[in-house]
Amino acid sequence: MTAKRILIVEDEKAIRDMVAFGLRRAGYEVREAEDCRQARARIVDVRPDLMLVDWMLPDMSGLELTRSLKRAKDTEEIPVIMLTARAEEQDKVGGLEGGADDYITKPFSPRELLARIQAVLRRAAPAGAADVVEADGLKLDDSSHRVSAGEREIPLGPTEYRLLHFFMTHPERVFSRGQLLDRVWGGNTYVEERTVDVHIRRLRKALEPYQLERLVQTVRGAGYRFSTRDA
Amino acid sequence: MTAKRILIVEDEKAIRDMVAFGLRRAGYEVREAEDCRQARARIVDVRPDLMLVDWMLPDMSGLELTRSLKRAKDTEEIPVIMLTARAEEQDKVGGLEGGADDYITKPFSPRELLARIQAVLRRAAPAGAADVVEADGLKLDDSSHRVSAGEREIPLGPTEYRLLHFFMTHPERVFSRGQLLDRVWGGNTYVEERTVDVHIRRLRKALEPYQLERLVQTVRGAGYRFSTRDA
DNA sequence: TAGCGGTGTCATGGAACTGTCACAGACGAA
DNA sequence: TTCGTCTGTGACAGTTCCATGACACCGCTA
Repeated sequence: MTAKRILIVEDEKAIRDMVAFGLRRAGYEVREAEDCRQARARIVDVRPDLMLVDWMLPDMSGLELTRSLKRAKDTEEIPVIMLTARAEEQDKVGGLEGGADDYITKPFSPRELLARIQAVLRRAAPAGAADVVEADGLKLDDSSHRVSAGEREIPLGPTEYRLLHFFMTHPERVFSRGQLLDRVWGGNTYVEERTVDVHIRRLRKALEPYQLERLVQTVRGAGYRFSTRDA
Repeated sequence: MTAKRILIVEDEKAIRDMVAFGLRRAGYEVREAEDCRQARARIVDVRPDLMLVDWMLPDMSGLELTRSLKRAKDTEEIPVIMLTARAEEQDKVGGLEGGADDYITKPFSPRELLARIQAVLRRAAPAGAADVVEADGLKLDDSSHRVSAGEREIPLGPTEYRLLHFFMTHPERVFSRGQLLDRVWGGNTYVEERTVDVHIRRLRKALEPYQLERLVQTVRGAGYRFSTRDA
């Protein structure tokens, strides 16, 4: 449920910047690469959720890159959208045959790009992954976006919801404020660490009516932990 | 049952758009594919009730696609209507031999297409599977395309109808505006996400006289949900 | 050609949410 | 106990998000 990471592989800085700008605005985490060599290096540590690959690259065609990615076991799952200046039908086919999940022809509107990205990500999403997490009578159903204690629904703000969801899917583990900011807020947001405290407080407050606030525990000097065992 | 899903496999955007438009208007849920490769990918997650397949496709003839579908156990039940530009009798025969359930020659009128679709679906349907969804006194009969609360019929515009239908067949689940655009408007339309708000509003307004607008719920920061349980 | 239903976009206002701060309280080390 | 550090808590101002009404546009038809 964190922000999706997108890796752009495009040699023209102007286009890269424009696309990156639009995507960041839309809430994605964006990384950039100028050529296939850089792209390969980034893939390893960035682990993008989706890649935008230009057709024409200085060192190797984007098509080849895509093909090789789809061939490797650990990268075949990454959806790829090809960017191409050529409008010819055969190229489109080529892009898809190479394993790209979609293609888009320059010039394209930001809106169209976003729509395609959403479509591809949605398609790639593992449908029906365990959507319900439960702990000690507290139930979180991600598909309906509901949190409940027994029959009673617990209203939560967006951030508190994400926070609780993260905690419940990573129980019994301490996370520092920095880690929580990274994983719940998203990697490139700049927020005071103390802000986490406040949201923890708000989450606890929402859980109080059901005596469930004990599940959110403070580990002094280290951070916070979600645990059904008492502290 | 739910609204019938139709997958169009056609490389010419103009024709695809036209057909899709007509079908959506008629209340079908439409998905599109430009070639056989895409089509195969979509079949898996879309599970169409019927497919319209163009004769000529960039990567593989529609005939071959049809034949291979009919050969596979899990897709053989899907009825296929071939679209062909060639009027020759032999092609028609070829289409049917390949396993297509019907064929239609371009240019065709939307009405003719609809008639054939209905005919094929009727033939395929194990007669009597009532197309009715109901929730909390709100009834949607897809075969007659009517929505009612008790005895009173509720008038809805086409988009509101599709939206409600989608919601009622996917209750208790939150959909983002993007998802709704994708699944109710169709994957290839580019519309502002805020437009969804407006149609939600129109739908709610139509349901208001029956105090049913509470079924359409806002999940702040996430999207909308149809649910009989209160928010 | 004017009227009409249906659609998509925009501007606006208000409600909900967010991040920050200041201060109080709790805790641990000497 | 005492002090310094860390955490809990209430308040608040800025921002974001959503509901809503208005409006322009389109295709259709009388």
